[in-house]
Amino acid sequence: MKWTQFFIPTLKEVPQGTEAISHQLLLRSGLVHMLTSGVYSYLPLGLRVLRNIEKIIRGEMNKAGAVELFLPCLQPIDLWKQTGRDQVLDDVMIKFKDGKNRPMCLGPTHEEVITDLVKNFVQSYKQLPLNLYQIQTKFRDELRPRFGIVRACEFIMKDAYSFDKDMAGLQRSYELMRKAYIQIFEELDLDVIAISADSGAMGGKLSHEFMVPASIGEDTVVMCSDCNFKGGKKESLCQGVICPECQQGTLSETVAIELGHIFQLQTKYSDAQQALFLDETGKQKPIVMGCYGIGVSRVLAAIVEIHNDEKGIIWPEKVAPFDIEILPLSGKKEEDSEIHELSENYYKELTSLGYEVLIDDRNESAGRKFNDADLIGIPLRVTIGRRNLKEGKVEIKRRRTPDGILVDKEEAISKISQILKK
RNA sequence: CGGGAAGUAGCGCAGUUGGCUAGCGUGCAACGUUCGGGACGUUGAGGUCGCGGGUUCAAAUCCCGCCUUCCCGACCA
Repeated sequence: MKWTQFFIPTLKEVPQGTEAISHQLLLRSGLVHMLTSGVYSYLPLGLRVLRNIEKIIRGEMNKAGAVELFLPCLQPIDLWKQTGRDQVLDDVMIKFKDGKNRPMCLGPTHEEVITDLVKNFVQSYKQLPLNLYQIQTKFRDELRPRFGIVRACEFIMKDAYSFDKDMAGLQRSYELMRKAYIQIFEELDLDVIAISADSGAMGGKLSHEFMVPASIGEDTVVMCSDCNFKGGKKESLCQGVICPECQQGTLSETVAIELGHIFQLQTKYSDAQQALFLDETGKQKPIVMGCYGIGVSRVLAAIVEIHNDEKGIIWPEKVAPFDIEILPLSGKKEEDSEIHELSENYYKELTSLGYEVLIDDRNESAGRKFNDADLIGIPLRVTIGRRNLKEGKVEIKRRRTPDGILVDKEEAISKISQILKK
């Protein structure tokens, strides 16, 4: 991809009215743009990262036996009356009437919709267990949107719903999801803490929250000064207390961002909506449900919040919008045909090897290209400039290390594939 | 919804004891010179000073009302 054909509106200065690092960097690197409070556009670079995050999530969900579908966000309020959540979620629902004067809402979540769907087609224990998921936009009329896309009114969520014939089945489905979540966050390079929590408006019994410690956040977790222990803040686990794990260190509190939440709903929704099936003995029973959410767009913010330095974002390789950025440093095309040819050749070769490559082909000064490259944080940078090319060399530099290395121009490709294994 | 801060060119800001044609930086356009860490010169385009009302000979500036954004809290997944 050529920079001049793409759309990367970077900002030199910190936008007014922003405090969270991720909020600033997401805006400055041209990943997102605010339309109004809590409502954001995802620009091409940001969308690429979102797609990569989704790819990791889909991979693990599919592996765990979940099946993807896509539910409507336009929903009739009547459906919500079946569970009484038209009242419970009244404050967060974005409601309006359609052209036929029917009360509607933009879905803040999808338990009612999925339960309504499943009850139409599942009548027998033979059709269970079932796990359905989607990656979809959710709408919540937040009283106070915060930290850019960390808490937004319109955001992307992966939500999965499991359907089992009994509690033992739910335990198995729940455990599969819990393990899948741990795997997902590991792949996303996020050091999450899974803690059991209240299930709040979702209902049901057991739930786990997946939190990542960060410099901003709306939750608090505790960490041990000596060992690896981390946990949720409770009456018995708070600042200054001796670590229950190693009995050596003391606990300190830190804020954290909630990235995922899984719930054992049991029969709350199937009872209310009459989602019933016949068991082996011909007895009618409510389907036992669980639900499993990950804030996909919030994950994007969390990654930026954690992986950055004073110059910009440092993408983990798996989610980076591109693998490699090529920086031809040049002026007039006639004088620097070698630089341009070499850049083009590298681009073709690396692309054919399966890498996603961005060339900064703008006619800009070296300083500006370097600074933008640091800001958008592509993992590997290849700099092709007259200075080093005179010696037959090009520079290869990882974003996360301070210094680059000089390699012979003929060896660059093999060196790169050594560093970035595909 | 309670408390605090802010709104002047695309972006970042100055100007606010009322007073000249509203300024600076950056970005943008054109030309020339540059070309390894946000280059330089010349010229130029770009503004309902958040919105509405009031006071005044005169309002970005003073008064009243409202809107928007951010931060803390409450609330929530």
